[in-house]
Amino acid sequence: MVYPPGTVALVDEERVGLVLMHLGRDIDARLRRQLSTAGLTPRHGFTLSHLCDNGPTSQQSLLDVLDVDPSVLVAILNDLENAGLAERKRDPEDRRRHIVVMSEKGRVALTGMHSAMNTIEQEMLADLSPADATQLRELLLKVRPPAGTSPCSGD
Amino acid sequence: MVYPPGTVALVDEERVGLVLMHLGRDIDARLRRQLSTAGLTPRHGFTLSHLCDNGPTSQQSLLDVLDVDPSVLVAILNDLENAGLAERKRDPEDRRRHIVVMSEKGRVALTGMHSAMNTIEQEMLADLSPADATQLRELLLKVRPPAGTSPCSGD
DNA sequence: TATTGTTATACTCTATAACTATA
DNA sequence: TATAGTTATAGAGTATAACAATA
Repeated sequence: MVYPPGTVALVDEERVGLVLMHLGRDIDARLRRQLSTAGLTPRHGFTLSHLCDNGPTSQQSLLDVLDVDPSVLVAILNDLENAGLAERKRDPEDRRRHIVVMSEKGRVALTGMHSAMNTIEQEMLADLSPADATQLRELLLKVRPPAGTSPCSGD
Repeated sequence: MVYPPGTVALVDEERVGLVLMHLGRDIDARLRRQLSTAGLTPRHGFTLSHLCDNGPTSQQSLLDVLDVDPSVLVAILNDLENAGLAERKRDPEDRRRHIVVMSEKGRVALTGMHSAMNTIEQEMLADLSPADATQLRELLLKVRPPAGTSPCSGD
């Protein structure tokens, strides 16, 4: 790097922020590629993951967690329903609400996402010892997630 | 998380890959927000960064590094030229080539990106000790960057 | 004929706003 | 009147393919 006078002198590789950006983008692309054969995107996977973690959920609360536009969630759920991975049911207590339920087929699809991620992580962490990998995990969990951003905003 | 029989039992937060995806996406969004006041995107910043690291460069070699479509690079360079941050010059040795040169104004803009990233990293790493931050940096550099992906593909 | 760069165009993703139905 | 969800539409970002200039 050329260090001109008065310039912050930092190569990309020295910046934790940039490294995280690049790794994150790459993992996203790899997961997207792996899921594409099933016609899904990472965001479909996150939605299934949340349904698996929390059981049947209203669209409203999915919106909070996924932090996407309502119209985007509609498209996601349409895809999942068309693929038979989830289903919308009317909430009898308030007929405006939809309760979203993951199907057994959705469970299988979610398993597929996790095994795709297993593969990706194995490749990524190939040069780290098990102790390093553990420590990396712990350190990453200490990184402060930015205010107002949810973990599932991805597409 | 509900653990159905036969399902990979892993909460999102336990997956290094997912955590990296979410952090990366978030940092990208934050950097984009900070740069937007200057009419720039992270990708403009990476381009300037590469020009700063390597000096005047042909578009062809910028393509290799940034790993974007040629038409996208044209748009990026048009933006940078219109903003007076870089300039295209014909290569006298091969008049098909453009040599891209960063201007002094571009240098200042790049400094701005680095200081924006400083702010972002300080927030992100607020809960890590200096030793933790150093270790995180070292571990991240051991993570294997996926084949065929460059560090500057972002927009 | 191959290479460098550009333009024109279409495609995807996302956001905005108007709409329906229920409360 | 407010809320849950949907639709229609426009905008940004990206990729594809045809093109002009030079080798």
